[in-house]
Amino acid sequence: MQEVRTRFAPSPTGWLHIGGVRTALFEILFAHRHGGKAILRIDDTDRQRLAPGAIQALIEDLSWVGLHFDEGPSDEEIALADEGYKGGFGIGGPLKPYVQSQRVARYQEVSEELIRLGHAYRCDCTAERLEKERQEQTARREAVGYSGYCRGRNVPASVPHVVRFRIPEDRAIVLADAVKGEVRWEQIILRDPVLLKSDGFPTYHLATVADDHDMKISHVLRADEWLSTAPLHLLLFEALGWEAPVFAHLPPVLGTDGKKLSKRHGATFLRTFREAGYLPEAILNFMALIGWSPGEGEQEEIFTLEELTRRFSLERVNNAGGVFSYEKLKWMNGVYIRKLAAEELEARLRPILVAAGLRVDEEKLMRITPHIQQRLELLPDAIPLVEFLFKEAIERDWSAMLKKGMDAAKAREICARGAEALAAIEGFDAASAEAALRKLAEESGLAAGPVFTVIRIAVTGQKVTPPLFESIYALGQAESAQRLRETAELLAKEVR
RNA sequence: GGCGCUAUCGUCUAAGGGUUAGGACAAGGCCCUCUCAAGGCUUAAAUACGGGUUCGAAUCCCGUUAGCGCUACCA
Repeated sequence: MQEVRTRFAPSPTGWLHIGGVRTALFEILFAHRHGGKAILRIDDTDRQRLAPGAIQALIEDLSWVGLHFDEGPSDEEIALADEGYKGGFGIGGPLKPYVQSQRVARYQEVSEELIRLGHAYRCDCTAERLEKERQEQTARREAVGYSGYCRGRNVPASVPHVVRFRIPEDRAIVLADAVKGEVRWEQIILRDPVLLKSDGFPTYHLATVADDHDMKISHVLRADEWLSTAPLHLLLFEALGWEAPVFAHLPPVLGTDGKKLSKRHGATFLRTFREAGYLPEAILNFMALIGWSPGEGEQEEIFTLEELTRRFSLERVNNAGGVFSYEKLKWMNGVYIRKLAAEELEARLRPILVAAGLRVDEEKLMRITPHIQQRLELLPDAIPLVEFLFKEAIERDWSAMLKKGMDAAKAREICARGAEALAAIEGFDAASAEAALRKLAEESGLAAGPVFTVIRIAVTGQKVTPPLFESIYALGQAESAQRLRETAELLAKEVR
């Protein structure tokens, strides 16, 4: 059997979209499931929309999220396509180049071949003429599209022109789609589409067909929106006498309103999720479950990349589009945060806390990390939970401390005695702090809850914190006692 | 308008002719508990509509409706 080869062909027009991540994921899962190769190809044929730095950003994002391709543009190729590229993201491969702007000569050659075979022709219709045609068609309420005016005109190569594909008339065409099943077009509606633009660059249709053939792509997995142009691609393969790959059109990723996920639904760039504190593992796992499921009664939904690879199959890809749920992604991110080893979580947290302006003490952070782990959905959720550890002066939430029968005098007493109790401990740790403070609560004659609330706010300033005794241990014996003493003094003024 | 795709709880989905239509997120309740979480238990929640085929349909067929995509010298 022929080697399985898939390709992901994004346009470097901006940051990688989360929907693109799903497509890239499926390309890799499918290829690797069958021991094949996943290829990254840069589709930069639209010279208008190129964004500087986008190729590097694309590969950087892909690799951050854990998607690594087997073949793709080398450093030299990227540098050629993108000024200002500094290197370090090249992939390389034998069927180079993997950047379409570097394959233009090949597309022109294929285009010439198509003209020679009578499947394509040059067209020098002006934009105005085309516009006029369209208006007239609209007025007559006809289907809009190119009339075929230049079909028999033999436009010479010397004048500015495009090359159009000659759509055969009265042809039915059938696509055996690996996801959708058999899709039939009784007649082809497309009207002699442009293959080669007047700037000499190919349109998607020509470039993708030529490349998929040249790069020996066996399976084309792509978004649903390409389904309507699939007949064109099939016809192109046929006209060239090439064997067409297997097509699999993937269901769309939707926003809550059922339309294709876009900016107005919230974050859509992978970069944005990264900056918001999502874990790459969670993103991949979550995206795999939009439009695909393990099925067969499987009720587990947390899978590593390896597990996904082992289970993936096109038969289990859904037909219907799926809504992207930020809620469920967040939950899943929490699941992945909880799976991390404490040291690993600490390492991922540190830069975020530093960026938030905290003077992080590694030892304190390490002590508290296991206790905030089940309290995080996103990495930055840690900031409000741990900042009391790294601030010189804390603001205390007095209103939360002094309520429901707790007055300043009682609170002052608790803090003063709490400070003494903590300071007196030998072999200070969370357990000994707890023992001392529980004893204090008992002796005070008050319920433990309110007493601990006073101490919590005295030590951390906040009413919501990691577990009290672990927080006190993380802060340290001297500092905790000091904060209690300080609170007692502040409350003393209040009492007077 | 034309062509095409799609249709199970609010959302992601399972069930490939026979199940009390299952699980997960979100929501509600209970338990645990020093706050907040996490965790455990639990409740509510769906086969778009109408026709067939069949002993039997969420599942196969047809129609309707609705949504989406494409209809560019964008991909």
